[in-house]
Amino acid sequence: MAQQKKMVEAITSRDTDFAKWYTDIVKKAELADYSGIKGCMVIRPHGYAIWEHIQNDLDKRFKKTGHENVYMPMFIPESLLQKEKDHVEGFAPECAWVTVGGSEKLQERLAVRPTSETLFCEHFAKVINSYRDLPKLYNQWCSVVRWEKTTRPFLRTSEFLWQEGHTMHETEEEAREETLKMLQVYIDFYKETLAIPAVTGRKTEKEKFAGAEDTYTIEPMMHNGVALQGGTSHFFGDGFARSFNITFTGRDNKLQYPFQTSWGVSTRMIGALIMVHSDDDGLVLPPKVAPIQVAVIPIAQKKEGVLEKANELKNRLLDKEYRVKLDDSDKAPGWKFSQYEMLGVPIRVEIGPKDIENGQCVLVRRDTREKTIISLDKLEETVEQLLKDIHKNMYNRALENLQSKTFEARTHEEFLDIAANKPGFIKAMWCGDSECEDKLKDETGGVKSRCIPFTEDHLSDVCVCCGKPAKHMVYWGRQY
RNA sequence: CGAGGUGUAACUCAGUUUGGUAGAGUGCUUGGUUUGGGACCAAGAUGCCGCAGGUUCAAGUCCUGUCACCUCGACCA
Repeated sequence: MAQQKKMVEAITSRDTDFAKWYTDIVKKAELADYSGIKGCMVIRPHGYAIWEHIQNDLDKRFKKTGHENVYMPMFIPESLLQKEKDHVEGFAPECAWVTVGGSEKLQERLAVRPTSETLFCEHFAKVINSYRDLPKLYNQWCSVVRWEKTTRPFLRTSEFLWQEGHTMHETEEEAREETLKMLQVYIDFYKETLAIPAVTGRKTEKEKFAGAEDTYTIEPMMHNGVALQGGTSHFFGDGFARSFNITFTGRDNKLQYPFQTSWGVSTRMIGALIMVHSDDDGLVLPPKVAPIQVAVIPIAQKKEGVLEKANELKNRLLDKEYRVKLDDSDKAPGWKFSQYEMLGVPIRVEIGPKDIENGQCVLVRRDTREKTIISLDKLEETVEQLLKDIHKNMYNRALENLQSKTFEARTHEEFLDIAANKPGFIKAMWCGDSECEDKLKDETGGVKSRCIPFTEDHLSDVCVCCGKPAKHMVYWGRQY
């Protein structure tokens, strides 16, 4: 018991200080480390492996929906960035600029890409000539740089890894469909792979992407009730196409502008994994992205036959293509238990002399820490079932958190009261005016509109802020 | 960018008030005993005291500058 206490001390309790707890998990679970460059982090093997699983899974979904991967330059000439007015206003303030090449000052400075719409547009202008060239369904995996004032590992770093899809379509209808289709891919991915539920919908005018006509978002809720913008999908209309002079000859033999979308998710999702699922004992990972799915811990491993048996179990699970690690280091078993819990490994298998004698082993699941003793011949099927159960349980737990921290406000007072006292989402009616968004944000110290959901509840006839007729029901909340 | 804080061993930190041989715990290495929730004994190794100047016989400690990181705001994914 004394040892147990010490273990808990290693990580700041989630309820005591959420921010510190988050940082502790990042470090103790060996996901990332600070680097010598401001706002940039080192993604360590355990963190990067999670990203690789995320990439593999998403990339399959992108391919399945007909997208192709490409790679664009990481530099954007200033003149190119400036072609779309709203876009440059949104991004120029947070660009890193290259002004010198070798020892020579550049004629025109180059932005390190904060996002690649402009580069894609420049290219699209060259390769799109006929309706037969459409649609263009491109995606790129890369890193982008945004010069942030305040940074936090995974949630907001100066450089981050992401994917950005950029597509061009013959008709507005088709582009709008694509925007929603890719949002749905994100929603499915969050649910099926990350075990994270979320609120989704359209951003208000004030919150939408620089240069977009419509921005759709997926907004998961962190354990403490704070939202994280978890991914966005934008419909651009033909605005960029006009700015960049992208035209094609249509079926009617007339010159037309194509319609455009873009959509992206980033390493920020790893931050979401931490803040949605993890606990005071460390990381808790959904099985689909866990770098190690099963940790085999031998007990009294120097005793005759223990390591052999442990290896046998490992190999049996490897044959089923699970990601397995056998820890035969000479650390004490208790240390290993804690270590793999810290790393978020979904299942631990304990095997010792007692078990071997009885033809059994001990399985412990990370999400509930529940222990079960199973017959050795049931290993594969139990692991399979358990991994499914863990995913489902993690999702349900997160859903329960989201639902229990979603409130409804019908009056201004009620809104302020909830904002001050109950962390979470607030559902409330809104007139459609951005002045009300500003006012509510000021009054509450940071509560902003998250999105207008696809199905709105009718809570009242008037705006919760100004009392004028309401246009929409909006989800509100604080965000990272 | 504004306010505050911290830089000393791999990590967490003491030492700075009052200048005088560089410290503790954890971790690491080696050997042994252990092993079902962060084991124990013994012996070791580890320091440009963030960086650059200055004051002084003498600076981790005082002065000036600078850099980095953290927390909270403002801004943004």
